[in-house]
Amino acid sequence: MNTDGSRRRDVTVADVAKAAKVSKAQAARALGNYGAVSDDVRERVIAAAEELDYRPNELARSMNTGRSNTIGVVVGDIENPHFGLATRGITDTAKASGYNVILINTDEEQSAEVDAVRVLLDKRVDGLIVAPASSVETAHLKQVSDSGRPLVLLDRAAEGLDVETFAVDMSTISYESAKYLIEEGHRRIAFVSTIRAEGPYEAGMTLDSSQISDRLDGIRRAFEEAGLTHPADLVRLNAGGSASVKEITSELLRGPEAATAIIASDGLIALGVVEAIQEAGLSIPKDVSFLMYDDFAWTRLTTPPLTVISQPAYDMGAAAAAALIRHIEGRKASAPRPELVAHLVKRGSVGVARSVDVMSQS
Amino acid sequence: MNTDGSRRRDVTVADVAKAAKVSKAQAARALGNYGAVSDDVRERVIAAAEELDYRPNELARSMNTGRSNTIGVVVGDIENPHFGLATRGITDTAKASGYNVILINTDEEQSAEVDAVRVLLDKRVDGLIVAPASSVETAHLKQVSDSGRPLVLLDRAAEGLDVETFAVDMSTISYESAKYLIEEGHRRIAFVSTIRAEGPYEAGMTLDSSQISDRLDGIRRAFEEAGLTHPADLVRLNAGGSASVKEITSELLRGPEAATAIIASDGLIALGVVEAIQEAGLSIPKDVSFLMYDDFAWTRLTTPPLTVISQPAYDMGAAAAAALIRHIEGRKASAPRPELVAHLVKRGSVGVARSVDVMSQS
DNA sequence: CCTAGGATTGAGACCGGACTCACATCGATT
DNA sequence: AATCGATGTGAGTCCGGTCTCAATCCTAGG
Repeated sequence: MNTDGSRRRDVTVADVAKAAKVSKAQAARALGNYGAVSDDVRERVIAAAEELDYRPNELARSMNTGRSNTIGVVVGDIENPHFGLATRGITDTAKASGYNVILINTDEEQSAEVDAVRVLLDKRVDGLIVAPASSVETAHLKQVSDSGRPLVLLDRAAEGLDVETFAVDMSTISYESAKYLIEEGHRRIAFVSTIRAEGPYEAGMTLDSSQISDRLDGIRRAFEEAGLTHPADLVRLNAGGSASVKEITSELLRGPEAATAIIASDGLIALGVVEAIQEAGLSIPKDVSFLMYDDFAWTRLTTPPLTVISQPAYDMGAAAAAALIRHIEGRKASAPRPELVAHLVKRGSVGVARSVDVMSQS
Repeated sequence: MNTDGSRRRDVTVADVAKAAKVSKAQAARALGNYGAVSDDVRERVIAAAEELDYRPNELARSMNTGRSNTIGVVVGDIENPHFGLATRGITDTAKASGYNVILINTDEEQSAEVDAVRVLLDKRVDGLIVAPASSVETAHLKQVSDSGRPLVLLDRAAEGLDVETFAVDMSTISYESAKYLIEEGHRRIAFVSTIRAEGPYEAGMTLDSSQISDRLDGIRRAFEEAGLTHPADLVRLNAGGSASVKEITSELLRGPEAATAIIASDGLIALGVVEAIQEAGLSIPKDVSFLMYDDFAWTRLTTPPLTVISQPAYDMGAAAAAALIRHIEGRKASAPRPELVAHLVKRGSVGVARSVDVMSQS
């Protein structure tokens, strides 16, 4: 395939310099566009570089500039469209500013996240965007900010860390949507999440995820405001795979104390919950109301279309990247921080609670 | 935040060596686990490294080993779950072999892809996985393989390039699904794709994407086998955004020569098509049959659940990464190449064509 | 007790750029 | 015509590792 030998050495500035009959320093200057170079030399160097098909070695360059023009991104699961979108926001913004992205997936595992951060630091990325798997175990993140390299948090907050965080205000939107459900007569409102926790949920329990805590907090506030208490037995964590979600759902739907509304904490959970509801022969929203986080396009295609909480995932990613790059380049914030607000998009999956319905008919 | 000054220099082998009172060479050997080092020295160096919290600079390491343990991935759109899954397959496999992934999104734009490849090469990645935007313009890819760096293609083939390609056999699955539709009485089968082409489709036209060509080829074969001809006017390319997809769909559904079945070339298109069908007040599959590429979880939640062509996107990514790493490490193929086959998953969106239905009732 | 040969060790070259520094060169100023 | 500041230029150092090479240290065999 190669014209010469099996693996030709890359062309370096030295080669170009020799071809252009100038010193290495001059060639480097002409190529790197810095320092003073006469037109004559510049032309000869550029020509020689073209001729030899010279390409600078970014590794070498990074090594003595100390900048790699690369940012590291650590997310829990790119497969999840929520992060897919956010990642897209990050890469688009990064590219526009001339940065590349190294992406590492952690599967939401703490140890994988620790490793990921270490690897990226070792690779001397200019900065990091992390969607922390845990809001509590943040030692590895503290190390990052201690090392002096910029860090920005995405989607979730982390305790005791003085870094910019780009996430929507979950407590507020959760409060609003719970209030909406309560107004529709729901009292038995279930909440299903993948988040891992030891044992079943109890009110006031400390959770790994600030996001989920905030959501539960919002629900609790809505209930309290209505002079009610949110039943803790309807909060179901540790919903692993699709099978587990379905089992949990059918459990929630059984018995005299069955849930009348279910909130799915993300798109993946939603799929399992809706399927389980369908399999149980129940209809949405007549028998059960349904509400989910993230407004994916397909939620408009189901019958009925689903009522969702839309989150500005793309904007979140874009804002995080912009802020990180700002930090890297040592600039002050110019534009005000974009508001990252979630919206309740009412479509057809939330209806009047059954019991209330019955009462009003009596 | 730092204890000393604002931005402390990183700890280097030299620092560790000094602390352990040995030469730089010995420290490097102990740290790098190569060469001969006495137990005494090793212990002292390890202790000093721990004490100073030494982390090797991967950039420097890469520079003189020539290996970066990083692979570059170039895809059209991570936001698309098809690539999201494939990317997941790549990163999982890469991680298992100790490689990192640099991801670049091209928005399916040729020029962006050329840039992306160049950037990755400049960063001295050990190898590249590319989902080429065009199967025709492949000069930049040829450069990669000429440079001696391993390259593997994902999802789509490219002309005149002697590189491993991991993609499903589109022609076969397309043939099978078209045959299925024909057997159900469909003659007016439409095909909607985002792929850009100049002007409307004509039979035998050269397309940028081998994937789409193969699919159309499969459809053509199925029609020919049945002694029929696939109407070229039902092949609609250049379906840009959601609005454009809807417009095209409603156009296909109008008039006496309306399509009785529509094949959506990917998940994004599918959303627009189904929405347009619903908005037109038509029902699936009574009025129109619908078939789409990619078996996303939500396709089971619509009413009716959608008949789809499932593709092993994750496996495709995983296989591509495995092959690339094999090339990088200069090993021969051990396991046979995994078969990447697509399957027709019959659910509820394909029914008997209307005209035939009428006939059989008469 | 002496020595051959393997185990250790340190000095320094090197990877491929960026950048410092000392030394021209040259037109402009007075 | 002598001086001065603004370019141009090349030699060489540095970044932080890896790796070669020659020197030194040991220990077992003679």
